[in-house]
Amino acid sequence: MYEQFFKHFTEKVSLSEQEMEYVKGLLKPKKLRRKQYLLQEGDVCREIGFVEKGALRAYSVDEGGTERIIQFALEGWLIADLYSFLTAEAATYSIDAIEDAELLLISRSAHEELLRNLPQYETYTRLSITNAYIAMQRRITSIISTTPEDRYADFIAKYPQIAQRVPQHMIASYIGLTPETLSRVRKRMAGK
Amino acid sequence: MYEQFFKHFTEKVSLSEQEMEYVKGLLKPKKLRRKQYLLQEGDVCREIGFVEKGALRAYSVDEGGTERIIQFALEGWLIADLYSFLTAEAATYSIDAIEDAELLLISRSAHEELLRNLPQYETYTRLSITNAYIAMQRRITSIISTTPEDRYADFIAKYPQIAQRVPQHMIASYIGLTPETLSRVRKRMAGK
DNA sequence: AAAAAGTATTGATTTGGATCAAGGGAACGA
DNA sequence: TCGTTCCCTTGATCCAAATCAATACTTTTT
Repeated sequence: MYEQFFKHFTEKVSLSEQEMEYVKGLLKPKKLRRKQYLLQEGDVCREIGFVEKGALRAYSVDEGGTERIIQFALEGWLIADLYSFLTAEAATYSIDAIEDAELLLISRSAHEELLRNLPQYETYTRLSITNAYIAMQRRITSIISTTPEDRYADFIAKYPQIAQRVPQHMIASYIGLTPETLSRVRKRMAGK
Repeated sequence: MYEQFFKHFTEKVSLSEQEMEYVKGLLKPKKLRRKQYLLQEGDVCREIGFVEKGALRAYSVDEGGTERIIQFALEGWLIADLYSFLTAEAATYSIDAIEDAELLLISRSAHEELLRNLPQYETYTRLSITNAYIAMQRRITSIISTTPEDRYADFIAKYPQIAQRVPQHMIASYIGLTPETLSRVRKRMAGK
């Protein structure tokens, strides 16, 4: 249940056995069925989710009812509406499970306690968010720079695992295309 | 020369006088003329720039020669090609000054030394990047969700200072439009 | 003070992706 | 296992933004 978490954690910083036990005590396991919400837009995001197993997505819904996916999360990833989590304001994103999932939840109080008591946790979160930031910067470049073909190719190259596990129309949403366009893009690309 | 830096720093974490002096010793002031590069694509990004004065941009250039601006930085902002800075690989972005600028540079060795010796520095960088991450998430939502009108309105609402100091065609690039389209968008919006 | 470079606007035209619409097939749930 | 929902594809049409192009104005540079 905690393998993924400590695998990723100790890749970034080291932890003693006691420290691991201490951290474990602050994590709350949670299972989610496919389609079940971890967070709904408008609610306050009260915890960060670490994905032990399964797949989730964060998305917003525009006026027309179209879902815009802003993040996927597979095993080893963190997912939350960070702004809502940090400010306790209403979330602008919803998060739900694309597959049945097992999560470890870090509540706000646990987060603060860990930041206070365990320097490695601050380093872990700093490095995690730095990576997420860099990935997001590239994503913006990809979105504003390139053709649909390139965007899709970038996505496949970067996240082959996601491409295999997630419905195509969600990938379309993530890279800013309609499902129809993505379908045609794939057809065009297959021809080469 | 250091006012902005310590103003922003101490908004996030507290620093004693000695600590401030210590930090000062690790910062390298640098002046940049308009159009001058801080970093060129292909070079390794060797320092993070903190903007004391002036305005800069980070951008990439696509095959067609079109510049795609991925970040602006005014007084109080940090700017770098973080990926290149952290990995020492070739930068994918160029950074230059839009106006004459005064910077404080944090070299890699300074950065590492500060992380090692000054816990507040880690907190400062963690909070800075968290804010940057959240802003970027919203930017993605804005880019993939909305009409050009909304995107421009979002930009103006969020960065009125930038809108006043930066040429319009750079804003167009930042929000993913051609200069012509932005010009027409503005015209349409003025009519309301 | 003149020349050059940079900036914004407007018009005409093209085009690529969105939209609207329909069908077939697979996966899921009762 | 049957019915419903979900998912992907394909076709036809439309439209908004890109592109191409010309001009005027402003700011820098020399």
